[in-house]
Amino acid sequence: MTLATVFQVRTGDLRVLLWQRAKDPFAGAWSLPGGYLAEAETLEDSIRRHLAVKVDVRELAHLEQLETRSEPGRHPSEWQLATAYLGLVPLDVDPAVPEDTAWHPVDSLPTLAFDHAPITLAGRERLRAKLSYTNLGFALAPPAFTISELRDVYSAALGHEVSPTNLQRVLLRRGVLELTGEQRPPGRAGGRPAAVYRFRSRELEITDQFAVLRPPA
Amino acid sequence: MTLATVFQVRTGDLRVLLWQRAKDPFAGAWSLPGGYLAEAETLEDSIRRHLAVKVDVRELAHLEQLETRSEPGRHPSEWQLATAYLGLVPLDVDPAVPEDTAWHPVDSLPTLAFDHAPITLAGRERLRAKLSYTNLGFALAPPAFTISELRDVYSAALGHEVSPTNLQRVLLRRGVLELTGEQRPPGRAGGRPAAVYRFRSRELEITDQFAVLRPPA
DNA sequence: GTAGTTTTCGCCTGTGAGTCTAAAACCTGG
DNA sequence: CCAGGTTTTAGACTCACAGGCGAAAACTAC
Repeated sequence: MTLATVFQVRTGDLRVLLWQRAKDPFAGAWSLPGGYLAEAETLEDSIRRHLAVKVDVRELAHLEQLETRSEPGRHPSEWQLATAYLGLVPLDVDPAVPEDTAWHPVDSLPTLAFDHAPITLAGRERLRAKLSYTNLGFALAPPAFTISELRDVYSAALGHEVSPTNLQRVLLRRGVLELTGEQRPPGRAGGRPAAVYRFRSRELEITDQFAVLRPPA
Repeated sequence: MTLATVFQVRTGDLRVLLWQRAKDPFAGAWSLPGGYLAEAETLEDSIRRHLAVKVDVRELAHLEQLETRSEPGRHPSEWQLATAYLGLVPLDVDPAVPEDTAWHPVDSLPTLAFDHAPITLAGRERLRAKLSYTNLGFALAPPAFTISELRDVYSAALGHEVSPTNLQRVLLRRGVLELTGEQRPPGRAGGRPAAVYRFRSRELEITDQFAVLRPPA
């Protein structure tokens, strides 16, 4: 079967899409969205199909495979394989979700069914790591944003403060951001108007920077 | 089913363990070792079991999951899932392999069956990346070695020259290496005797160094 | 106009990678 | 035993980038 940890930054913290099980096993418990694989179906097609029931799949800005779990004890009665995916939804969209589905803050998870808790944490770890050495922020950020807004997205996703002033210049220096030319008018309290940026690319790109043992120049 | 890309540095280059198929499909073609999953078996148990036919599994210094492939076209007649693993064998051992099995230089691969060529390259990429930001070298290097010997291992695995002098000091500074106290006598041509090092840990450790957006101090 | 707020820019520092050169330690041949 | 060759080790230097501090810019409210 396929599962997905779908993350979004909402109201200032990183949340994961969970779904409350109706039937046993683990009736009433929260779990990751997903379901069984159909015949001759790609894993990615499968998770997209199951996710479509919960969220508008067009809102997924990124989807990648995480890992496949196979421990016999992960399901109380049957033995089943589960391939987990990592999905990301940008800040600016609010996809409609069914009654039994909700965005849970990943820092205060309820008890999850099966082995979904470690899978969720693995998804979070993958996200945090890739935020550091790729341009993956594009999948969490809105299409255009000020540096302050982007800073909020990053600190929510990374789980720690991100220096307001210069830290995002990392992204500028790496060339992952570019100016749109627009400006955001200041709020009621005043302040200098903020420049509006966007990600130069919405495809995943890896900073060569993290390859520490480089070929000679 | 499960597959594995098992790498070893032999005679100066990075090689992958391949196996020549006896039966159709792809009879005679080279392919990755692996096989079908047994009932209630862990994926890792499965690949270990299938590898045991080809190499002495105790020689595997590292084994981790790579990815699961599911494209319907990857097998000409059936539709099957394949979970690929990355395995590493240290330089100092020479496990006995059957007649139909050989170590192929990964830079000049023959035509491989199924989608085994991209899987092999994915394994190599994972290996190269992790050599940069983890201590994964322990799984390719012998238990004790001089810096020169380690340099040869790294340049073979990374596919480019590694600066003889100082580059390995990266590993010292990071604390992944430690002195054994022994010395290696010089060869016939003379030269200063080399200090013998070992990896401080033979468990996978990640350099925090690569997390670029760090929490404030 | 003055005070307060927010963003942006420039400068400084520290760290670690990469390179170069010299010194150390050893062998061989005369 | 000394001179020249060889390999390893250590130190010095440069460079790039992350991180932090503070000042300047640009605006609102009173």
